[in-house]
Order: sequence, then structure tokens, then C-alpha cells
Amino acid sequence: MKILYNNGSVAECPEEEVTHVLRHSAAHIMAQAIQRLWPEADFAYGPATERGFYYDVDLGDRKLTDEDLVAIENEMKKITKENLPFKTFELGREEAIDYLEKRGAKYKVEHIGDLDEDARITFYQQGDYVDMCIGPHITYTKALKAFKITMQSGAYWKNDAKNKMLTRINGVAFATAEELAEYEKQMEEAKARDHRKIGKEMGLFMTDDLIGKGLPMFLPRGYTVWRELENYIRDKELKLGYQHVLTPCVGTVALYETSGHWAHYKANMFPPMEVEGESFVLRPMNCPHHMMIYANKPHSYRELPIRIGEIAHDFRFESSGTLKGIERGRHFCQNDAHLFVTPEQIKDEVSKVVDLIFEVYKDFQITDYRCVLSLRDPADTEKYHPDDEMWNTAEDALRQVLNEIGIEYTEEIGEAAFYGPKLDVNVKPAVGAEYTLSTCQLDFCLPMKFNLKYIDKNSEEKTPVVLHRAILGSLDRFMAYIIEETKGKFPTWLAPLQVKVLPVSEKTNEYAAKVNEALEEAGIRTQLDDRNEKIGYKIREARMDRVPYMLVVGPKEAEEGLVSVRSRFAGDEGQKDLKDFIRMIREEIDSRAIRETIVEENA
RNA sequence: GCCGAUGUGGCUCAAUUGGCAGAGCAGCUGACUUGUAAUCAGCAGGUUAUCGGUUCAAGUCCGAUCAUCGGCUCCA
Repeated sequence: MKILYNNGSVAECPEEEVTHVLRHSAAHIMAQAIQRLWPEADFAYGPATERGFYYDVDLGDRKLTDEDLVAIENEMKKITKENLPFKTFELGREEAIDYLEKRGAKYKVEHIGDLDEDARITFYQQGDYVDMCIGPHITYTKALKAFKITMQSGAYWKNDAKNKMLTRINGVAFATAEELAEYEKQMEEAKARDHRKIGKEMGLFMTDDLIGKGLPMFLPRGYTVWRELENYIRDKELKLGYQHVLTPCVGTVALYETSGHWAHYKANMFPPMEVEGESFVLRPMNCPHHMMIYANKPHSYRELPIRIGEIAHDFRFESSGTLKGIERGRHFCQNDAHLFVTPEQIKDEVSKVVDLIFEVYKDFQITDYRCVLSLRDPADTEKYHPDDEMWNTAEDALRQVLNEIGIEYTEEIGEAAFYGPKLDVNVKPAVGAEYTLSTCQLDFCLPMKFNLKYIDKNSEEKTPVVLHRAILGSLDRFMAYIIEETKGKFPTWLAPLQVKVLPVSEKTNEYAAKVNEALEEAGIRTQLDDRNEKIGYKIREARMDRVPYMLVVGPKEAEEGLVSVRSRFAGDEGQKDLKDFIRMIREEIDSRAIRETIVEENA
């Protein structure tokens, strides 16, 4: 494919750039279509994205309907058929501003103001549509073959909520029709994996208008998974020297004024409750509680590090538009801990936290993640505690530790917490934007605000450093992630129901009940399906329930104390002695083994 | 919070231009006694999210509210 650079030269497009150029050109062609349909449209930014492109457009008071999106797509098809050539030209800064002002392109003019003084200002034109752009682009509109308008939404000019909201029109584009079809298939599959859908199908959690938005409730099966996760991580932490505590979900406003959270996050907290002259809030996080536990008694350097952990319920008044199943609600449960350490212990403790994160990821076979060193934005003095020295010390310390441990990460400015830099481990859900699963934060700030101390070797008072860390992040969010990764086919140790006992007919109900009882006694989550149904029907239902093991029992098995094992992992595993099966599944559960699902179900 | 879309039995979905709210699955009852993905028959289940309006007549049109979904902003 030939492409046109902004110096007017035409060259073969490098293989790896093809889709990007196509997508970017698709944005221009879409803008042209929009301009034909609504000449008053004023265009802001229109970049290529990971899967396609969008354009932010100011359409005045016009609202687009789904039919309008179809009209845009049809107009685009027309433009590609017309096979218009792309041309490029360059103007001087003043000339360019003048040119754009005459065309009423106020966003483009503002954009020029943001460019460097000596920046070249180039334009691309196809047919009657002209756009300020650095290119490169395709040479003829016909080169765009596989695309689709997918949706519209609102988006703020320059991504700033203080600015006007524009209409963002999104599309996808690929080099070939096959890739587009493949993409559409993937989207279907992603939707089928959505934790909200599976949660409903499997009866894991529910919501209700009367309970309130953003407040999901875990049903017996969902809470079983939850309990396993909670036990898993708590037991692991206890072995690593963490001390677990239980603290209340309500605290005084004064507590959060002390920590600084009140100043920063007041708007995202449930409003205060005034009682008997005191103000209380539902707690949005439990760092201050753990600070107070540390402050409860004096500490010697010999005690450090002190690791306070809690499976802590928190409440945040998240904007209604951001709520998403159990991934982001207004109540959630953090796998939280605060490690109080001496400066010398920072490296060792961060390193241990990182080890724990990756050990856990190994247990859950989580491999698709991205590490970010989140730093402050020094220009943002409103958000960040204004102490350059403290920030430099903390950021350097964390960066140094990460380098020494040798993990791969990218640095992102302006992503730090207000009190310190973080290592975030981010993952992508089936549907929607990336989020943070695990975090480890280095904090020199809160210990000072709470005036925390320890006595060092020389009998001098020192301020400890605090590591905030969450491994499973929030249990809710982690569960959402695991649901989507496994499509609800949890490893046996996590499965809400591990075994279903299926008598072939009512004649073997009695033996089946004995089998079921034996399993229960072995601590296995089992259910007897002694309904008056055919075996095929029971199997179908058990599979749709995503139960790892089915034990089919009929007269043959009853006679010899056997069970016919059918699993999600290997299909028919044949007849086994009941005792052998119990031993085998117990071992699988106790070792938290992950057997690979090879039998596909839920057509 | 902002922009847009959506809301019909427990679940998945129907219902021409406004004209008697229906089906499958699940549930209940009965028959069948079952060997690895749906046995047959019958019964029951609804103030179409809520409130208001237009109309002889509203699931359908209009308004408000609530919730959900896709984005934007935010995410200690």
C-alpha cells in the first residue's frame, strides 16, 4: 500500500504501519462524511486507536441517533467508492490560523496554539475536506476497505471535564474484511465472558434497584468463591508475618482530615453523618485506621517491619457513570495491608510484596498484565503533597528497588497517589478499560501526618515509612477478573459447586445419596441431583452450571461402590472407586491445582 | 457527574401503521424409571421499570424519575 507523507512524497507503507495509517485516514474520511451530512460540524481531534479510530466533533445542539451513525457509515462507503485522491500542503503559522479561522475551525486553531513555535503545520485534503494533520495518509480513499462505525459517546475537549463535551464517533477499521470479521467475533466472545453476564447465569451475585446502585450482593455461590479467595490470601499473609485486624467501616471526619483524604476525596465519599455534635463518614479506605493501630503503642526498631493486614470493607461514592458490576461498586472489600518499616527495610519489603504478587499470579495463572511505576505530576500542586525532597526520595527509592528486582515496567506521570508513588499492576477486562489489580505504594507522608514514631538503635525517635499494598486488590474486582479469565469455569478449589452426583434413575437415588454424603464428609462442595429426569438432562444442566466433576451412578456402580467420573477437564474419566475419587479430588483442591479445561461446553 | 442508548413473567426473546400482552426455557402437577448435552402431557406465572400526559384505545407516542449498558471525566 502506498502512502502520502506530509512533504508530498509517496512511498510504500511499512508493513507494521499499514493498519495505523488506514485507521487515521478512516477518521478523515468519516469527518468528510460528517461534513457532507452536517456542514456546521466543527472538528476537534480525530486519531487512530487500538482497533480503529474516532473523531471528536462539535455538532452544536445536534444529537445523533443510531440512524445517523448508519448514514455516516453509508456516506463513508460512498466516499471510498468515489476514490478521491489525498493531497497535502503546508502553511505558515499565521497563514494556517487565518485559513482555519475562515473555515470556522476553532478547535484546530486552538490546537495550533498548543504546538511548538517552530512546528510545521501541514494539511491533508481529499475532495472538499481539508484537515490539519501531520499524516501520513493513504493516497486514494478506495484503499479503505474494511471499516464500521461502532458507537457514539460524549468526550470532553482535551479530555478535561471543565471543557465542552463534544460528540465522539467511534469506528473500527482493518486492512482486510477477514480481520474485521475476526474482530467482531472477538467482541462477541468478550461479551459472553463479561463477569456480569456469567455472574447472573451462575447465580454468583445480584443487584436490586431498591438496595441501591453500585451495591451488588453476593449470593451463596458467589460468596463461596469469595470465601475461598479470602481464606487463600489471608492464610498466605499470615504465613508471611502479617497480622490481621478488624476495624470499623465508619470513622470520624477528623480522622480523614488528619490523613489528608478529606481535602482530596471529600467529593467521592458518602456525605458525613452528624450525630451528637460529631461528624462520621463511611470509610473510603482504611489506611488511617491502620495508622492508629500502629500508634496504639510505642515501637522499637526491633519490632519493624510491622505488617497490619485486613480484609476491609470500604465505601466510595463513585460517580454513577463509572459503576460496573462487581468490578467497580460503591461498596468493595480490599485485600489491604500497611507495612511499617525503617528506611533500610524499604527495599526488602517492596521486594517481598512484589514476590507475593507474582506468586499469587502464578497460582491463578495470570499472565496478561502490565506493571506501571506511577509518579506524581510536579506541576499538579493541588493533588500532590508539596514536598519535592520527599517525593524525590520516595520515587527514587521505589524506582531503584524495581530496577534491582528486575521487573519490566513503564513510568507514568501523574498517576501517583497524593501521598506517594506506586507500583501498579494493571490488567484488561473482557469489556472496558484497563484497571489496577495489585498495587504497592511507598508513603513518607501519612506517617508524618499521624506523627508515627519508633525508637531506633541510638534511642532516637524516628518516623517509619509505610508501604500500602493490595495483592488481590479488591476481592470484588479480583473475582470479576477471575470470572472473565476462566469464563466461570473456576479451578476446582474455587468452584462454588465442585461435584454433582447424578443417579441414572430413581432406583439408585439411595446409593447416590450415600455417595453425596461421603463427599460432604470429605469437605467437598457437592450436590445430589435426584430429580426424576433423564441422565442426559442432568448432565446438560450440570455442565451449564460449570461444575467441574459429575459422578454418574447407576446399578453397576452401586453394586461395587464405584462412581463414573465425568469431568470438565477430560470428559469421561471412567469408573473409579469412590474412595479413590475422594482422595484424588481432595488432593486437587488442597493443592489448588489448575486442570486445564479441554471439554468445551455451553455452545 | 456528563454524552448517547436501553428497560416486556425467574431467564432468553416476540408483539404490523397505537387495536384482546405471546413463546421457549426454568417452576409446579401427573405419567414414564431413565446410562453421559433437553421424555411427554397439563397447570400456573404480567399494573410491559416507576409516575404523569396525549388518545375512543398506549408495551408502542410525549414528559419526568429510577436502573442498566457503551463511552468521557474520576479512581485514595
